[in-house]
Amino acid sequence: MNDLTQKMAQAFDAAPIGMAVSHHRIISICNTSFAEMLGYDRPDLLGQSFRILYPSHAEFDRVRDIGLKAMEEHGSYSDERMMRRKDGVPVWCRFRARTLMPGDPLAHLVMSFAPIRDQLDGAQLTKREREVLSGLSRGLTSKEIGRELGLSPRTIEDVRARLLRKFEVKNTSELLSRMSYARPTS
Amino acid sequence: MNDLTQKMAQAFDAAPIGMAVSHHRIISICNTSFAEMLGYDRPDLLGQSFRILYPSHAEFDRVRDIGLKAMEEHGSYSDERMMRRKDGVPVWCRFRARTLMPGDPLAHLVMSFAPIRDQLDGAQLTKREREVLSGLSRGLTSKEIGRELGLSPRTIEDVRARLLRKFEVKNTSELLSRMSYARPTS
DNA sequence: ATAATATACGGTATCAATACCGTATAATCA
DNA sequence: TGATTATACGGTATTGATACCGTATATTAT
Repeated sequence: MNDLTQKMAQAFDAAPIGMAVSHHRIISICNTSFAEMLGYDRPDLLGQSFRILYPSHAEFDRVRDIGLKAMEEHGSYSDERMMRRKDGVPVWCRFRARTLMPGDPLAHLVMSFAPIRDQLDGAQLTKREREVLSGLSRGLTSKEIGRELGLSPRTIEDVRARLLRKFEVKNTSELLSRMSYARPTS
Repeated sequence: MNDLTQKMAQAFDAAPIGMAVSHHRIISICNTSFAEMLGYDRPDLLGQSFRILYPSHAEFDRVRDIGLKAMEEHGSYSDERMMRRKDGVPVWCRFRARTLMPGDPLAHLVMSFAPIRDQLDGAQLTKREREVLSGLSRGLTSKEIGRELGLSPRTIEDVRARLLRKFEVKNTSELLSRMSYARPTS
């Protein structure tokens, strides 16, 4: 191993964005930002399942599949998703993943996590609202989201209407433009 | 050096987001995503000044100072900025930096760069497309945008359809979830 | 110069979204 | 406890979005 390797490792660790590597959804390594963002000490995360970083088991199962096809085809995938801090507070993140094994994407993943908004906004969303928001950001219709979640399209429309009221926006387009990246910090 | 160091270095290299380390604005190391994003072969970047990655010398000078105070105080800084690819095409990025020397922030920086739009960048959008996008992100209908721009709603729908094709998305919701700040820059 | 694209506008047809009306149960909160 | 909120579902009515059909001009790229 050379000096360059050491420098790259240091850069990984000190990166201004959360980063982690997983093998079959088990955290192999992660950096300081990642542990801090989720309220853990890094040693407590290594070897753990990613399950503990999601709000529920159902959410953990759900996110497993949604990027698989994209990763098999392009080797990478990104979306916006809710993570769960150690203290239970949800964190809304920009998620990016690259697989080093396109044939079996989950076997070796390198991921980055960038918090999108402050925790307050995320905390005010219910599980259903997050699930529906996830569908909307993927361009799904109420009918499609209903199928995905095993609910009536009518119920999805209720959740949708609640989201529009909460964020005081006129329609789904404005909602999704509000859920985008955080503003520059000073 | 141990196995962990090597794994972290590999994760740095394979990260799904552009990363670089600089010393006094000279690129010390960077990863594959970073070089690809900017259209270079990695060896051509190492040892180079960051100057070549900005649209102009004035812009290069400008961005030097804007994050200094925040980095002295908090050790980190983030904003959105325009980078310049090797072929001259501008790339709009979410920029994050952490200094390892708060007393002299530029002496040792770890940075991440995330293209805000995955498929296309702002420079490739026409003026009309940016204007319409601006309306959409404010939740306006085609009719309202048409009124605002003094055009037929029918024309707005044409521009809209073109945007959906360009970004390969199903509908306006998915479009806006892929966008950040859509503002007309005229 | 020819092809492709962006612009601009008209029509129609179909599906989606939104806003109401209603009911009902479960959980949470003051 | 009574009020509010979230969940879930039904109906209907209106507006919006999207996808086609068409024409036309201007600009840009090869």
